[in-house]
Amino acid sequence: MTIPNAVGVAAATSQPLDIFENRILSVSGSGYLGDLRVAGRTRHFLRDREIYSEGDAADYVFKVETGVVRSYTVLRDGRRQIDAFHGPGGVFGLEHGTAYRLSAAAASDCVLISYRRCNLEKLAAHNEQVSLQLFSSLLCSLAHAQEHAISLGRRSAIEKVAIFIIGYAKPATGGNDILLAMSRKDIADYLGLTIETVSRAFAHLEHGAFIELRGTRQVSIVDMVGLRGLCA
Amino acid sequence: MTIPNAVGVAAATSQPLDIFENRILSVSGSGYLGDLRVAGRTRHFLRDREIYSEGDAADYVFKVETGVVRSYTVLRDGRRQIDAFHGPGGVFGLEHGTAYRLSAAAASDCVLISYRRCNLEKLAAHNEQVSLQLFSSLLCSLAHAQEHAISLGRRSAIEKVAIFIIGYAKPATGGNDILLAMSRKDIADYLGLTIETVSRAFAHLEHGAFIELRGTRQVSIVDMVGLRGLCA
DNA sequence: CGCTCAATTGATCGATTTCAAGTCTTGTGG
DNA sequence: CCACAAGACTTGAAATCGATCAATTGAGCG
Repeated sequence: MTIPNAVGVAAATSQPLDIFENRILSVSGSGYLGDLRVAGRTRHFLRDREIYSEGDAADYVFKVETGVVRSYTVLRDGRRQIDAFHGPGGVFGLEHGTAYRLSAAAASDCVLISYRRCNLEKLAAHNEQVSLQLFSSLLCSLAHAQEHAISLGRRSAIEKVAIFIIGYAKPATGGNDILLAMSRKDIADYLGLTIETVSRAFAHLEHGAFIELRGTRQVSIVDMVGLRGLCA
Repeated sequence: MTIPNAVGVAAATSQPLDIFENRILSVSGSGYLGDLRVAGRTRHFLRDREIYSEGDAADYVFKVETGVVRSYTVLRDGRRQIDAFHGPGGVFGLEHGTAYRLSAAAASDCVLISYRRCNLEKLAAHNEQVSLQLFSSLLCSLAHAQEHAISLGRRSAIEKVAIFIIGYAKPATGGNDILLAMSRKDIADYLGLTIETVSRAFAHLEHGAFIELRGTRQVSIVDMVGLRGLCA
């Protein structure tokens, strides 16, 4: 077994990762993916629909086809922390125990493929490719979670939002024009802030001529270099 | 391949994880570990000695024999975030790219075993046990990083310190008497706080009769139930 | 067109940081 | 073994950043 370099993800030296946690199983082609498609079942979820809940039996692993999913935890008193957003190609729901440790819900309308965990295990046993993909997926998720912890622990509100925008722009196709798939509340809970603070940070970045807000969910990056400069 | 349940780690439902990230490769016995021992080299590090630095070629994977190691990142302006402490049995340095994404240093004097990554890869290719151990190690690291992100994003200073103490007590042998291996600065940088705030939180927990401070690094838990009650 | 919910904006409040002493530990050399 | 110095930790006061409370604006939808 070879411990893989990131598959389909730039192995660049640290710095703002995709906000989308991983996008391992390439969307096109055949091979192991063909196998996976055989094993999987396509399912549709409307926005805010719960996919699974913390503590549920972790019998399925999911891959995002379209839309965005959030993985999150809710504390006893209602505080919520989103661990990751999963965009197209992202894999989530792979657990180390028999139960999900986090909850997952659709952040936007989305299409997912669900794989029975036991099928995936069988597949991985016979197919080196699949096991490498899972390994790679985990390494990416780990890198993301660690990078996220750095932001949560040591960055200011403005830095958090700036890095979020940069991370969002990276995978987006449309150059520096971004269409956010999630609400301010989701962004706030991802960055460990309140919606008001997120809103003010957006406004601040606009006043500083780093971005332009064309609509609530449409952001254009005007000064990418400056934006990067904001993040320590 | 079977996606393993945690090996040597309770698969209990969420809640305060060990602060020590993983402790996968059991210390005793033979089998795969025997193999690993053949491949590995024992090395000693004094407190604060750097083990590797962000960006270095990630040619080695390490296992802790004794002592505690910190994995951390330093931002441009000096802010530091510790991602994890690794105690005896903990594995660290496994990367998804060719370079380390984090730095690692000895938080206390410690003894490590270093494995050449390429040897480990060869070993894993031939030995299902080893590949499962690595998989399990990654899943534990991921669970830890996500749990850590929740604390960093959504818990108050007192909750952070309380959960730190609980997590520290769990693996410790001496029941409710804890001997901290790391400085206040290390704790602060792990929890995303300042040393002053950590100090005040300790004092607050002592005044509330949850803990007793016998020395700077000696803590006795007086009221574990109450301590847990503090953490949402 | 009006309703409802999301987002913005303003004012105040509070937790944590920052700044500043002061105390306690630890290690070292006499 | 003690005295001293350097560093670690604690404690207090002031400042700051983000949260909370409150009101307004804006967008999506029946």
